Amino acid sequence: MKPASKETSRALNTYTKLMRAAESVTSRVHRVLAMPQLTISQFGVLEALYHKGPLCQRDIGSKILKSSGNITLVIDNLEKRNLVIRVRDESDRRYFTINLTEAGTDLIAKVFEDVEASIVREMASLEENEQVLLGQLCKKLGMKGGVAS
Amino acid sequence: MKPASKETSRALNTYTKLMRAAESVTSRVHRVLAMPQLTISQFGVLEALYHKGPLCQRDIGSKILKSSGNITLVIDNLEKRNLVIRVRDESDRRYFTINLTEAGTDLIAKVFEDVEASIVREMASLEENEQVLLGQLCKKLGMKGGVAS
DNA sequence: GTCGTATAGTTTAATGTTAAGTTATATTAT
DNA sequence: ATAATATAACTTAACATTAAACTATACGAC
Repeated sequence: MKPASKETSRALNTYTKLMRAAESVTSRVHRVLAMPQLTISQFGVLEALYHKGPLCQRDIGSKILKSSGNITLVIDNLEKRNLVIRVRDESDRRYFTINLTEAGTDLIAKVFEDVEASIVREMASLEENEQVLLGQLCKKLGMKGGVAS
Repeated sequence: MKPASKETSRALNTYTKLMRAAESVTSRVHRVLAMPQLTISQFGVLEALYHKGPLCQRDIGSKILKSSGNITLVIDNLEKRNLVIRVRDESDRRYFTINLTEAGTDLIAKVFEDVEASIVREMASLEENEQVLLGQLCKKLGMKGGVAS
């Protein structure tokens, strides 16, 4: 194990803190999903439909970053619970448009509110200006091909 | 969908950016693991042993935040590949001490170096002082029970 | 010492996930 | 029009993960 340079230590250190923060915050936020018995993917699908309106499976998949096979299963399970419904697109029959049912809309409205409250609670550890700053730094970091060496 | 307050919007916004950054960075860092055919958990175990020395499965589990059943499987798979070896603790026979083999040590040394380089590359999107700042904010955010309301 | 409790690790069943291959439909080139 | 290609969704097989039940070992009270 060779000694790490100062730059390397700093990068590792920051990386670790970033990962721990993300994990610690999400794990607490996701507890809200236990009650309505939603998986994270199921919540992601419902949330996407709630905020963007009806979508086809491909678009949902690219939104929540899951494989198409997985989306099929997630939608199956949501459909079994009557939270969404598949509607064949008649102008291009390869597509389904996935719609929230009334029950699905009610559920996600409530759950999203809880998740939102949980996020606000988590973020309250930071002052207003700190939140803004954190957002800026994360955005800069997340940009692909930032300052690749 | 009721209109979100300014505080709520800010919190959600920051949360989203944090999650995106974490995901975007890890997904690129983890690509390094494809070549040596290591899962993230396997890497986590090897890395823990590499930096902390031999550990029992319980300690490994609490380090990489996985269930005990999962640790058993991960260690099984690493043992099959001769990267680690279980040694029964004779003073308390309930425990195994998990040791890196020579092959395991060689592999994780190399892989960790690559991961490290990848992290440094990712973090290079931020200036030195920005990295430090990000680390501080993440630390503050990650602390349990920060300023719960 | 023996019995009850606690702990480390294993096993099993259920579920989520992906990658690869399949089917149905649409589009494009000829 | 027909053939080749592309695309949306589905299926399947492999594997990771967890929770819960289980086994083996240790410890503590009596």
